[in-house]
Amino acid sequence: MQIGQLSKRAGVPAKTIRYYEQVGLLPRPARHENGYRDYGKQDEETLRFVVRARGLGFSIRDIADLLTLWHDRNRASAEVKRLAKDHIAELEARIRDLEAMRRTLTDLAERCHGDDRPDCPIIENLAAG
Amino acid sequence: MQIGQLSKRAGVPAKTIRYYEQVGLLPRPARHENGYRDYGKQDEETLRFVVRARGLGFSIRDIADLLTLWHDRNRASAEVKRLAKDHIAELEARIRDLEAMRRTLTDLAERCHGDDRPDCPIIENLAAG
DNA sequence: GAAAACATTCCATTATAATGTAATGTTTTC
DNA sequence: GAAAACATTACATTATAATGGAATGTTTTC
Repeated sequence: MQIGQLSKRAGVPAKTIRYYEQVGLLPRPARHENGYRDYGKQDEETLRFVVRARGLGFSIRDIADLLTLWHDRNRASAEVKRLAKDHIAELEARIRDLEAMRRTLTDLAERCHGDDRPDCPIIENLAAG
Repeated sequence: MQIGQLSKRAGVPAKTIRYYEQVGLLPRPARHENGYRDYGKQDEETLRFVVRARGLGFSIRDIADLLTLWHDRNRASAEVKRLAKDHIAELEARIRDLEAMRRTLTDLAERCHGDDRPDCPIIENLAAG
């Protein structure tokens, strides 16, 4: 199948498929005589794997590792779990950061009248923190 | 005061101070005869304002708006509150996304033995979604 | 008066993950 | 056989928020 069809089936722009190939997430596919890329079932599965992993917030680099583990039928599940745990820890760190911001800002916003008076704890906090 | 001193006092690299000036977060400061930037108290306060707002995750663009509101002594606190609320909503959206990822990944990781056996729900999920 | 420290501008690069555009070639469909 | 649809490569750009480096000028300190 050509890139356009794969693109439709997987819901990924052709451009992005070429990009994934370029950064090493997808193997270089077979080529027709005219040079067009020729994809198979396996390629589609790999692409879907990549899409799902991106959806879980794994970076390109993470995904390259996951793909290696996926293709290594003998790898220990412990290795995969390690990558997942690392990623979970990163997610949690980012969540904590964002929640701290949200808390601070929510507190300030609650104390702000939000009417036409000019005094405002949000600005005051930023100004004098 | 020169940029180096302001940099030390506010804990912001001189490079970054010039950058903030370039993107319009800091006013162009007075200059000495030799062309060196000459900062005052007011500039330091503005810089600190910017730093705190960045710490709360406001974008450069958001901060430009906040600064305008800060400097407008007659603006209604409602305007500031609106910006803050918008930002809180963005933060919450991002938190929700990250938490959804974390939940999925945590579930998968919990079901993964994490030993030397090769079968692994994490990979299986990515592979077959 | 020379070295160290500090300043300037301008251009490029980092990280991340794509996406846009140009120039060109191919296949399908009417 | 011409237009539409699809493909190719190569290069540039987007967004975001800085940071790095070169070439050069100034001020302070020994």
